[in-house]
Amino acid sequence: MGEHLEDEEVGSTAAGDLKLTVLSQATGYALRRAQMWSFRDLKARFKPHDISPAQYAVLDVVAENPGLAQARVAEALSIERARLVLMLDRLEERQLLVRVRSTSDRRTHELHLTDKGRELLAQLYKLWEEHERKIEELIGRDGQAALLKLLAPMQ
Amino acid sequence: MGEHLEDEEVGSTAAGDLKLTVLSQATGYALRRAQMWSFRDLKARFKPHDISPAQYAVLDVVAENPGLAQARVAEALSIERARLVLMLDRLEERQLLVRVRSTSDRRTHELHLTDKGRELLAQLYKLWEEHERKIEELIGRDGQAALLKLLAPMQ
DNA sequence: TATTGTTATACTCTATAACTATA
DNA sequence: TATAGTTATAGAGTATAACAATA
Repeated sequence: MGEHLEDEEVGSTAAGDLKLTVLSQATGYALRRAQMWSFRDLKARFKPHDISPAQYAVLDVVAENPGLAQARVAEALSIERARLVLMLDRLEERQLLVRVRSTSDRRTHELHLTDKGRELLAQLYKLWEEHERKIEELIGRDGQAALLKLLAPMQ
Repeated sequence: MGEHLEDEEVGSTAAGDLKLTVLSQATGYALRRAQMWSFRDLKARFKPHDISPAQYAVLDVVAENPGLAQARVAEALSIERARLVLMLDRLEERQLLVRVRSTSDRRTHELHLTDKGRELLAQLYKLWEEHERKIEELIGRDGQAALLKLLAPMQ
């Protein structure tokens, strides 16, 4: 990898013939645009199921860690626990998961997917794989692996 | 770069001893977390100036393209033009930029930074550079260049 | 005292739709 | 007709604070 970027067309972007010297070199801004692209793509794939990427993340964590308390889920996903309450209300209304009051610590709710939730998640998982394959098309399999490694220190 | 990830500790993360097999391999999710980290860092640096990363982007585009119409700015930054109106109200109130009705096309406003706006932007630019250097510390200069290249197809 | 789930509030952002003035 | 700027609204998401039940 070159140390400099002189070989790149820096200072102008696809957005017309605007000058964007600073922003086009901003890592954070590139991350934001890439993330927005990714979420828009995933959101479109999930749309028939009326599920957001954030809801998918919640369903997935609960599926992989049955009985988890709300505060743990919020922590793991960096969602405010106040926000998670509303998300879980939605998911519980749709009978995708249930809150079960814990007998060992009566402050907490153990979260479990319902059969319906597991069934939906299996379908969402396929769509997520399609999304990942789409990224692979764009930057290659090695690129995708490299990207995950590069992003790791920023998690 | 290896084709597989067997050498990586996949399936568990720093978040306690939770299983996160799927999410930890999701490129989109990694992008989201990295972007959130980046914006939180930049936001903290900008805090003394009460400027958000989004506002910084607007100031920067206008600075680099004086006289630009609102719709062009919205387009370039993928901000809804309805949203941009409110952002510009804020920035104009603070006398960081001005809207000037164009004489050639009286529908449009030409945007220009004020001296105060340019002065502030110069300070923000230094903070943005510190932010970029922070990323460089985390993933190295080559890593940063590689990251920008990897993200390019997703812009 | 501390934590869990909850309710509430303010602000930002996304996504639309509709209106007016201009072209 | 189409475009630019504006206003309005609904729904996410972020960031806090406070409260009751429980530890």
